[in-house]
Amino acid sequence: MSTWLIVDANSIGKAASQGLPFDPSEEERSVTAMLSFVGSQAVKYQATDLVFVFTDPVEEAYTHYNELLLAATKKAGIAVTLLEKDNCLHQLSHFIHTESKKVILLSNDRTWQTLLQGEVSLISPEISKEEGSHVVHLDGARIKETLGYEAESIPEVIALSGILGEAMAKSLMKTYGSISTILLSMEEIRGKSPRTWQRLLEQKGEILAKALKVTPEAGKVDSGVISPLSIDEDTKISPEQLAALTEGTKAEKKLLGEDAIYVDSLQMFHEAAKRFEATFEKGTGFLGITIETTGSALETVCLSTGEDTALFDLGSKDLMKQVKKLLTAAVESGWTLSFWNLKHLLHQCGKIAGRGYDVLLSEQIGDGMKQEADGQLCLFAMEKEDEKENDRGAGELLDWLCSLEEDVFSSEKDSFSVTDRGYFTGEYSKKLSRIFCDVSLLAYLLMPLSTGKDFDIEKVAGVYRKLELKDYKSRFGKKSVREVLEEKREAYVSYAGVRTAMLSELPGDLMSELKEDGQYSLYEEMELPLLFTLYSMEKEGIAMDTAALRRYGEELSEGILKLQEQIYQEVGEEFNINSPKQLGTILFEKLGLPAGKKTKSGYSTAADVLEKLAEDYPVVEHILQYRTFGKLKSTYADGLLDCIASDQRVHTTFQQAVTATGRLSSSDPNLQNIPVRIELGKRIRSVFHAKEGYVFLDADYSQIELRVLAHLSGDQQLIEAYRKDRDIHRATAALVFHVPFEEVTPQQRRAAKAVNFGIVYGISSFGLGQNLDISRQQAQQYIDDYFRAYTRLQEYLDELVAAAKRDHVALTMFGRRRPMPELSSSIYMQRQFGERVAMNAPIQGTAADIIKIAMLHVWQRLRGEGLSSKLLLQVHDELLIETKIEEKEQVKAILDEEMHRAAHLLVPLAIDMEEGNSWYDAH
DNA sequence: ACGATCACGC
DNA sequence: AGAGTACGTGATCGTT
Repeated sequence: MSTWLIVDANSIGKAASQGLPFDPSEEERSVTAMLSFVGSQAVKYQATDLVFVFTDPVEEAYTHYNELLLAATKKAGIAVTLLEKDNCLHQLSHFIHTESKKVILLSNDRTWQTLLQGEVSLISPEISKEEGSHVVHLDGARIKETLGYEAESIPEVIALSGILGEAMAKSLMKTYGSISTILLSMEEIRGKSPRTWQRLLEQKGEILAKALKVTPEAGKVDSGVISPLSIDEDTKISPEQLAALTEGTKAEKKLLGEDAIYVDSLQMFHEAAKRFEATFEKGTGFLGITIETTGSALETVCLSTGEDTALFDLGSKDLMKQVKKLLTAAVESGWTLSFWNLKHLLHQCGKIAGRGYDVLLSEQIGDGMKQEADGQLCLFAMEKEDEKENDRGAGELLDWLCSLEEDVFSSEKDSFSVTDRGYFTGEYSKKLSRIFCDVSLLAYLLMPLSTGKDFDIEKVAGVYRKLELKDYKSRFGKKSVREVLEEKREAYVSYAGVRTAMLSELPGDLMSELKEDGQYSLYEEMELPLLFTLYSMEKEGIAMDTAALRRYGEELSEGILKLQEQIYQEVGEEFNINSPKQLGTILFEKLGLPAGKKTKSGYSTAADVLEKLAEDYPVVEHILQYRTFGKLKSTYADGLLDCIASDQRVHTTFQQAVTATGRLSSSDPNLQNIPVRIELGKRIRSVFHAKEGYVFLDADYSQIELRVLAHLSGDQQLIEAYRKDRDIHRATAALVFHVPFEEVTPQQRRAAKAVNFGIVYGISSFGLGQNLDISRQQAQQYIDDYFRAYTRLQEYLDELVAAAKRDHVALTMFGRRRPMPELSSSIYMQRQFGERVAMNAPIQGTAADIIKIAMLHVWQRLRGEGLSSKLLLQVHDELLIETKIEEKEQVKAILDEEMHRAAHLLVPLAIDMEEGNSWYDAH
């Protein structure tokens, strides 16, 4: 029996909006990716015939996508069928019944599940948090086993899902088997879940009607006419067509290490080296490098030019020396070294070579108090005196990498300049990018929305090379690298080979994409050099007064204990105040306080709810205080103590490829959210202090986002206000409330400030209402008044939305792109959200770009002018520098100059600078 | 291990 | 019709 693969072109088009690899904003590439995916499924299930089904009318948002798909399928010679949307299921069902073929359906449309039966199965590409994008296969012959209910129940599950949500619908159906049984068991359900019971009761009729509507028979009933699906008998896919569709899978095979070799002896190395050297001589290209480390040592280095791949076991220092020689030869022949995350690698090498702060950290907590410090790392830290044994060349590699960067820098120390566009150029960045390539940064600029698991080599290769590569977890599960190296060396060679080959192959693709996007200089002149700046900031760290932090923590503990006892007394029983659930029960049931908002799982005990109750109920005030104390103690006092390395400094990690707008983020610890508003919290900042002979200089941009907005929009009112250096919130209030500048009340200023804030962060009228504790309507009124005052602003923001809708992307002043899939969503909320993002991303992103430029320039000049002052932190609009006292005036001038000239706007970039011995004093 | 809730910064 | 409302990091609780 021949096997047919029937593709639901419409729902696959729609899948684009759900974050599947078929991105509607990248339509042409998506179509290719989709076809390749279909091809791979056709091969997998040995489908002999392939039909694309388009239902008519085509949904508006995907018209273009579907047109491209239609054109592409026709070009590939694949059968295409147009069905009427209403009786599409019926037609397909009829076809399946009469032709008695083995059928595989490829669709994301749940209603297609109703076609499932013995010889019919369904494939859906899906996306989930746990598994990323993956493929779900429902075998028609094994419905009951897979889903827990019969195929006949599927329409009912779909109908129920619309009312109760998918999870509940499925669980009910598993228990009861059908809607009628469910309706007969209402009392039982009432006991288990009153909410479900109520919904069922209210919407009984609708559920039944819906269930009927999604059955394949529905088409027949509605149209009255049976138009059987007519498919050309001659739809066989030729091997050529299939090959064309599955190019991706073949390419993977080539990469899968057939040519990769594993080198475990010096002699073999020499053979491999000869082959590499021969490749180098062919000219320029990229050399992918992955380095595997296990706790205490550098284990393997995998190199790949795309043509040639080899894995080196770094069992000896000699081999490392040879690898270094090979890499040097590559660089000298004009090859670029490409890594996935270079900054991370630098830190890793430093750690293993005993020169990184990670080692200092593990030394201090050597007893394994922190889970990260596994036995190996601690062992190493304790034995670090004996470098010969443990350091299998990591130090050498680190030195070499750093020296490459240092060479580039020092040979050009006077050449950096500020161009008209306002950011860093000069030979430094060009030479840097000639030697180093960081693929994660390239990928981030192209896909700033990708996060976590979507954002690794395998996934990027999936998008840009249409390869379905297995990542570490799916190959080796939870096994550690060390275990894998011991037990499955061969498999590891192929894994490392594929990854490394992708590192050498991807840069070309990604760079040309970036060039088309106009983002290449952003990469070359901003993100890539910044990597080194961030590396040095992280490595430098910031000094902590450990004793003072401990005292602070103890002080908080006392406060917490007092408050706790007081609360227990006031409430009359002991409970866990940290548990929102228990707290809710105590406050709103036991004490009978008026409940405000609700959350999914009960009463909300959020601060804004409690604050309203605090006036009338002293205990609530104490709970709020308890929360404040608890937060400060656990996150800041205790949290920071855990992060202090034995050099008495904390070394944060700046994430450069996380946010959608281009901002940085900070973690382990997060130093971008150290308290500042409340005095008690702000005191933590006195623990961050400058080392002996140094002081802190802290400079922050004043309202950089609003200034950017003034510039980009060209709004005269806003520009004037900034040129005259007026209090912007007061000026806004004066305009919005039609009162003289001098007569603005504090409340009016507060409201104006909140609206300004809202514009900058892209919040909704709902959010503004929350902030100001006013109604959504009142908030909307403020926004309307605001735009009446700043008319040009409104126009500009409208233009931004229109442009984003047109281009499916929002741009910053420097060309950073933020894709805008939300604007094509069929969900109203999502589109609303998209509109706010379209207005916000260019503003916040431009501000982020500007401070990155400033950081680069400041850092370059500190190094270039031979100063020992160091850039330590960036907090979105603030830079913190540890300055040698003798250098203070010079550094002040540098900060002032470089922050001002980072961008040329129609309004001045104002900076507030302070100095002090601690962050508390300097801010 | 993971989601939900809460809280901190910008 | 009805949803659920800047982002990012981290702590804690309570369930799996």
